[in-house]
Amino acid sequence: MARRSEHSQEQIREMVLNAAEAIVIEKGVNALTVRKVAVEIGYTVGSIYMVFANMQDLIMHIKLRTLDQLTEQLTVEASDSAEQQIQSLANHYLAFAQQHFNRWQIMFETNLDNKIELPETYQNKIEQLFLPLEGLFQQLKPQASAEQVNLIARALWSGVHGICVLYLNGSLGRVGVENAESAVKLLVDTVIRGWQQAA
Amino acid sequence: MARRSEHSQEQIREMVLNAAEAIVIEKGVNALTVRKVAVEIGYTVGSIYMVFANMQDLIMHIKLRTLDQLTEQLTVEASDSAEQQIQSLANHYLAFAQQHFNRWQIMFETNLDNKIELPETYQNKIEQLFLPLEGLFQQLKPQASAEQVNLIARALWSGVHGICVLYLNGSLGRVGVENAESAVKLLVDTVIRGWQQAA
DNA sequence: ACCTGAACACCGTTCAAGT
DNA sequence: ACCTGAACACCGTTCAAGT
Repeated sequence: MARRSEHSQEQIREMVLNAAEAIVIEKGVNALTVRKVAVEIGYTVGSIYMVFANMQDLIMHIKLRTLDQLTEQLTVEASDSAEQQIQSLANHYLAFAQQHFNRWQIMFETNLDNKIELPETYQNKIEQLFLPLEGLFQQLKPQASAEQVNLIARALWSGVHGICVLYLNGSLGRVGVENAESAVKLLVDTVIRGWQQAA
Repeated sequence: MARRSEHSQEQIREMVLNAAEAIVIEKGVNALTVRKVAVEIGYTVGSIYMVFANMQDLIMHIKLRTLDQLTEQLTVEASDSAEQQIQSLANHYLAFAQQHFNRWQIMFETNLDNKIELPETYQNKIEQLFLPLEGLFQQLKPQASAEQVNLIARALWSGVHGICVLYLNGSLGRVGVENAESAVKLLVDTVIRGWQQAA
């Protein structure tokens, strides 16, 4: 049998992506197989290769979706002080990492065998995550150079990311989320204080 | 055929571990398979299950070895100032992560399906990595409580870890190691300054 | 007691063949 | 043109059977 044409290629692509994303959310990326996706959407394995080049390609598109969702979540109240806005960004990031743990995790896994290379848009999107943060650091210290601002934003953001990694995956013992929150708050506070005080 | 007895169980265990470690170092954990290890050591797949419970168990022992090696590498000059010693610890950590990327990476991957649960010793070893750092932060601010010191040490260390993660795996674009070094230096400097200045 | 090697239940990916 | 399903080359894990 063949030629079902019940769905357009575009529809199948969407069904595959949704099914794959659901599996990752529920069971983690290691539970994701083409065969499970195929069963889920009611097509055979071969058909998945009509709409995605391979598994890596499919996973990359899950990452892109997650990145977009993360970007949406990182909102701030413009009426807050710069300090508060930075705290808020960090908290939102931690909350996202915690709530969407399985999806968040794969975003920053190394692209081991880069059969599929990350599209330019991917790194651009990550770069753009820093723009608001850079603006806030500039605000806290108007005389700082663009280079300094660029670096401190990345250093702090990486730091917050690191706390999420180590606390959420259990490397620092079976600690509650409140510990991660405390660590994030302390890091942000300390960095802001050190930044404002620097020559 | 069977009963070769050319090697003791202990020897076979060591051979398996060495071969597995070599594969991880060269090609990454995804290239590690029992079959490759078996060929490498000149035994059949079944024999590997005589000395390790399963793949997860084997990987966990690679992690334990790596963690020991990392601990050894994190030395400081006692004659240096506390600030310099913290910088030095951070730099050593970054250097280790860079030089032993494949092994370093798996240490902090989430234990997805914890068939094998991490032995107590593993988390203890990680905890002990913080002891020198805690001492240094206490030194910088003698009046700080043990709780504050505990938290700032973990916050900074997680931060340095996060920089290693994001810079080394390419999430922040194809940047050189010197960018990671700059970020680490800036983060450490800023945190120390903020820490000393805090109420 | 030690070790084999075949078997089992899975993978991702390809592609000739059907409609 | 769209989709199938069998085939290929792999996996981790188990365990009866050989010595």
